[in-house]
Amino acid sequence: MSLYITTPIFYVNAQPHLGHAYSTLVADVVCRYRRLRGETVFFQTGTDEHGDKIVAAAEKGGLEPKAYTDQISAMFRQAWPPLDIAPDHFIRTTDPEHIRTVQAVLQKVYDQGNIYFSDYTGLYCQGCERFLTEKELIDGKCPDHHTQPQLMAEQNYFFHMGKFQEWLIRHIQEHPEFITPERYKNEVLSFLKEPLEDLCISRPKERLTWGIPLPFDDRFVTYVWFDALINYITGIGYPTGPDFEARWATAEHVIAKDILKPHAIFWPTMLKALGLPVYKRLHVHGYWNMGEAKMSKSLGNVVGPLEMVAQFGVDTVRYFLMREMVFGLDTAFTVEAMAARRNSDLANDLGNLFSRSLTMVQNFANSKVPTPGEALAQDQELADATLAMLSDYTAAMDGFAFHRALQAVWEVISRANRYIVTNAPWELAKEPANAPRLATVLYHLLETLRLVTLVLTPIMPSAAAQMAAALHLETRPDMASQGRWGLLMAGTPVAMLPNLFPRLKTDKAAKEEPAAAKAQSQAAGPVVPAADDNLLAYEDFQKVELRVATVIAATRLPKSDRLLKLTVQAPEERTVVAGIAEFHSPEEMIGRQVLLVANLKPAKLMGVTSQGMVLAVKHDGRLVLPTVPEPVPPGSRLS
RNA sequence: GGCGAUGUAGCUCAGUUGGUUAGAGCAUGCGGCUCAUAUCCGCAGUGUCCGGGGUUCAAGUCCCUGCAUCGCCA
Repeated sequence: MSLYITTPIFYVNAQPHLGHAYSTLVADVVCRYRRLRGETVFFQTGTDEHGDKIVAAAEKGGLEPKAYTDQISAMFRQAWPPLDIAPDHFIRTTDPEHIRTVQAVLQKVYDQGNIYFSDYTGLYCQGCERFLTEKELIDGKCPDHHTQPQLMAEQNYFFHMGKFQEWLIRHIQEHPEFITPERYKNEVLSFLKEPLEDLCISRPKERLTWGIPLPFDDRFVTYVWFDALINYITGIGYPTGPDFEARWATAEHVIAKDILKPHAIFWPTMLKALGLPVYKRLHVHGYWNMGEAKMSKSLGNVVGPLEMVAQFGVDTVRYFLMREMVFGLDTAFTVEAMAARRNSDLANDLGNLFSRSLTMVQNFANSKVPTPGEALAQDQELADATLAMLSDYTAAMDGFAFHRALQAVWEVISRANRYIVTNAPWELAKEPANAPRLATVLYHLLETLRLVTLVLTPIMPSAAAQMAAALHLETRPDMASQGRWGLLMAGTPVAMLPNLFPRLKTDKAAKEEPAAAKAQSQAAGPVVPAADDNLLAYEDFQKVELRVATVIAATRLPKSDRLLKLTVQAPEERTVVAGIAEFHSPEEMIGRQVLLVANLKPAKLMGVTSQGMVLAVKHDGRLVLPTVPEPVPPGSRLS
């Protein structure tokens, strides 16, 4: 085992959003990268499911907490495959093994005297049913209830965190790579300059029942951190699992900056108290600022990760997220930026390079890897630059500088495009005497494509797999054995590739289009029915947003024979009321993909707000529900 | 209020320990090619390097100060 990598477990009070997706994507990319380096990797993510907010959210939906968390947890689990994210283990804090181990850990720390019982005095808001901190208050009042909180004492259990402060400071100073990027290490050290207070780890059962009971006092449940953080060890079988020690010795955590303190301070001290080695590294990233969700006419308006995949495709989304964010810093998210990356980096540079190269091999080399002749200076330069890229890429990836790694790859892509122009294979092809030279040029090009494909595997597994298939690369990608020049065998067949990254129409391009498009359609002389007053302009049709939605829950509406209340994923979760109950039972609807008018004005039917309309065909006195012939990611748009 | 970060071309950002005419990508304009997804290649730019003061032969880079934005802490 050489890497055990984790994401945070995500709190199930909200649906998966871009922030969750980014953390998980980073872990996945690192995971694939280290496997490319020949390492053994274990990748864990999951959901955090206890706490009063969950109880409240469940009540709002009329569900028991467990049923509610089952639902949202499943949404997280299902969110990752469409992003080509493949965790090895998905942990839930409601898993019985997790609960058992958390209790064992609490007992152990309690027995060694690092947990004690004490009074806590704080400002308690009756409305919120919780203690507020000073800085939450506005004019001394609760921001939600506008009432003055009461000074109240409550007895609770505390973890003796303070006594590990000096040890922690020294550990951070002696291991400069422990928290990265450095700015977050400095933040933690500056926080540790002040005395570290002990950590309250319990809640009385009168206030919170949805949690793990303390093994040594059943009047209390454990609160947040002793439950959540421990997932990192329960997930790999602590304490007795056969792989635990080997895996834990290589642990690295990926988190967003909002949970820096628990991971950089609480967690190491907890591990220290448990007598376990601390994790190796903590990787902290910034936020994606969604800003004003401006609507783009051509690109639509995407906010959730699954919508992005539906709109742009998984490879573009993965590339964009890894290329655009400097790991550790905040980055603005806009669909325009994503479209720009797609068109310039992926369509124009990478996609076109593959397209033109493969076509030339097809036309000038009989669709086979040619036998190279003697390399000239410019050939050697391309080879050298590509090999230099491999080491730059490796160094950047090791340091979580994904944007730099990709920059290095794109320098080679750009160089390869230049190489084509300077050597003009189409000119060489005109003169049979130049055949050896032509073969050499095409061979150098193909080798460059092979190595580019290799390093893009962790970032864009789907596209890289297609690129590898075109080059007839049959063995599993591996850096050590394949990261060298000259491995393509002459005579190997080379296939054409479908358009990997079609250019997207941006608003600007769309504006310039109409004149040309109109002329074309007139020239083609479309057969149009005579009476055209019932025809819809294309722009008008475009206003209708049709999406594929997956039904995840369905119930009958009381007092209605015809209406079903559906919960669908499209890709965000929505409630839709459909008049199909006479012909379709709730049970048979679950799991089905239906077609949804997604931007219909919400309407209230029998007291339930319907966010969209399910399309149906009336036929032979029945209702037939149209669908797609094969499963597609929920939220995929019809056009 | 305390500590810290950032402020460079229209936009997003690089700029090592201070050292020649301050860079890249995108966007813009012009030219070239036709293998390619109207793609690619070449050329052209434009900058009070946030303001002010200082150290130095020399400062985007170091020091002080002010402003703006952001983060952590209280």
